[in-house]
Amino acid sequence: MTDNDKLKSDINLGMLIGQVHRLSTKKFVQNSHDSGLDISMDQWIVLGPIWENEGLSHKEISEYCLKDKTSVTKIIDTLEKKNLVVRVSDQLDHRVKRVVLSNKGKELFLQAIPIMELTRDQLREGITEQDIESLRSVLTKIYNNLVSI
Amino acid sequence: MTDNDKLKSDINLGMLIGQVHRLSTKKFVQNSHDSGLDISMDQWIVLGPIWENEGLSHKEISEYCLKDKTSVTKIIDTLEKKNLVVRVSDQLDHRVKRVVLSNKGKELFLQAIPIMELTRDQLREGITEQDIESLRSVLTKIYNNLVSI
DNA sequence: TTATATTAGTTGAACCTTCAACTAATAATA
DNA sequence: TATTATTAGTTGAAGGTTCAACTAATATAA
Repeated sequence: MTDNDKLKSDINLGMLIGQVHRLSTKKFVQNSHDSGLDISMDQWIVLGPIWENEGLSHKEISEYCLKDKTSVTKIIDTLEKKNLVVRVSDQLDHRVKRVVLSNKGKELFLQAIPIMELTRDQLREGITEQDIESLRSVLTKIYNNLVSI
Repeated sequence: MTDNDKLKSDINLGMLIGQVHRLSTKKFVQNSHDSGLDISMDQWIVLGPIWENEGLSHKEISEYCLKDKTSVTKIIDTLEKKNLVVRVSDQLDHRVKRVVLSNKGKELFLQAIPIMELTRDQLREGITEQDIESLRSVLTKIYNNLVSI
């Protein structure tokens, strides 16, 4: 393999990760839309930990979701505009905002679960559990390289 | 593994792909910036095929980069604003715009190659070629699932 | 040839991401 | 206690993505 080929194949790998990321979020949104739900992939990702643990702070959500604090602020802005969550100031530490699901938010989350499962099945069609574990393992290695630098 | 655990691990895999994608583009931009270059990951990705094949149309760039035509339009807008490329109308088919690198664009591309290589090495530290091939293979399977539906 | 369909690219709106700069509040230290 | 540093979250700007609607040009078919 020449240097040029190596470069191209790295670029292709980068593009592949990007494209898989874009296409899977797109697929989730399409599936949601087809079921009459109005929710984006990132909104779903942020709702998840709040569902699991009512009253998480932005910072905690950030850590669970592997998202930047600015992104979390803006996604929660959107969720609040859609009346899916409410921000509540922490009584002890007034810097902290805790996020709570509304009934509408809970309802939407429950409705979105089968959409997530459908999307997963579409993504994984013909792919073994072993392949998925290998994918997870290599991505985790890359992730660790990237956060530790 | 309960259904709930399964759901969580799928979400985590999705988040992992997203995070690896975000962190690697971030790393590339940081490395560029540290070398005094002003180029984003997506601009680099679009410049690539133009470098390889001067005068590609938007549609062709779209296909090479696995990017949506709207994204290509906007990235080329940015590249043109930075005087890195020029749009030229096709003489035969007046719908088609062909994109050509300026001297400044060529220079930047050459300077960015070692940045790309550095970023690749940082990403891959401690990861075998076999792991990378396995990553590429599973991602390609998922990609095919997503485009074929 | 005329009407219709398709294709290439653009635009604007809404959303997400990053950065840098900012506010407000708490923690640490002199 | 007063000063300083750190932390949590927000804001605004610039870029990228998707969608839907659009223009302009080419291709197809009646």
